[in-house]
Amino acid sequence: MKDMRIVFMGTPDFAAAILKRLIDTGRNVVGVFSQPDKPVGRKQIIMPTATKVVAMEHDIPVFQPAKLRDGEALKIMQELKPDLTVVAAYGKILPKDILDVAPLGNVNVHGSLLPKYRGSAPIQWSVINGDKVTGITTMYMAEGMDTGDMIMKFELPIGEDETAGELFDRMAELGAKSIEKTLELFDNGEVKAEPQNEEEATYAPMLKKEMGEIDFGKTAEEIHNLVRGLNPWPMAYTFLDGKSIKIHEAKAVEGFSGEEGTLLDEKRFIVGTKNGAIELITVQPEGKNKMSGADFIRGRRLLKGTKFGK
RNA sequence: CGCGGGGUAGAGCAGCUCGGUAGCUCGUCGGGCUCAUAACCCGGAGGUCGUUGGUUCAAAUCCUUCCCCCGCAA
Repeated sequence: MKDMRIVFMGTPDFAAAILKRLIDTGRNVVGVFSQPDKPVGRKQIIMPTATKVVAMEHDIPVFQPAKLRDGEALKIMQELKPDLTVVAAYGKILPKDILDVAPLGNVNVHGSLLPKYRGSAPIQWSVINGDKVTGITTMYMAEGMDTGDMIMKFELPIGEDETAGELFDRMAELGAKSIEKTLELFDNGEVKAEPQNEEEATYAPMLKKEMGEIDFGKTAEEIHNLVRGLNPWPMAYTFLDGKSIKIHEAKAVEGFSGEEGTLLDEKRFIVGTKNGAIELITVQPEGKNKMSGADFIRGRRLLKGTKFGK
């Protein structure tokens, strides 16, 4: 089945990298589904999704239905006559009638070692929780949220200071490799799938902006992980005089101690936490570009004991 | 016309209301002190004050044109 007809469904960069690999390895991608284009940024310019861009570059037809349950999407799928569907970070739940179209099934590329981190933000949560290892799982899709039987797993160590954005790039590469290897199993009819252990399942819910407000009552390490995990979106932040300060980069430091949430130095942006201090290395005050923590302290002439937070 | 902050030396900022000498902290260069230093002391270099036009004896500052950066919201 080397030339099986594949329909791909995906939206962001992570998905685009996987689609690109399908194309580069000569797969017969007959159609692509992606989320509708959305206005982006201050100017509200309509931008195509990363996946759509790749598809258009290769003259693959792109479909961007707002709804999958009105019969229209099903009709398109039936006309495309896929043998197999590949899904990666599409952003929509697929109804059963669509899952039933492809006779060989529907393969999902998921950004965690299932059954850990089912859900929409597995990569970010693995960083927020300070995990040392994550990975990619390929699986058959079932009706539940990431509950299908697993086909292949690939592990990837997480760097100590790695941000979710950096990890995303590496995971996209690994995701591409994993779908390449998984499809080779399909080529040879060697696919074996293993059910997930429900007992070990955990969830990685969508990120919300409110999660980013730093609680200096947590440990320096927890804050460090939060800052990494929410970068580049939605970003961790704190407040000074009612104005927000995004934290791009932070790290626990030795040799300082003091009250939680207060400034402990007048040269570097060092703040007390539950267990020692954290240095806010790169920050971005409201209305400004990002700058070093030292520059922030210098420009504002902040004194020891200055209190951060709401 | 969604709301808002900003553009002054390599960096971060003050000065603008109330027009009149280009300021602070840091960096950089040179010198000094020190066993030594990211510490301290002395000295120097470095700026079309985003852009256009105007008001004025005089504009970073007041009025005006345009450009650019960013936060919120979506």
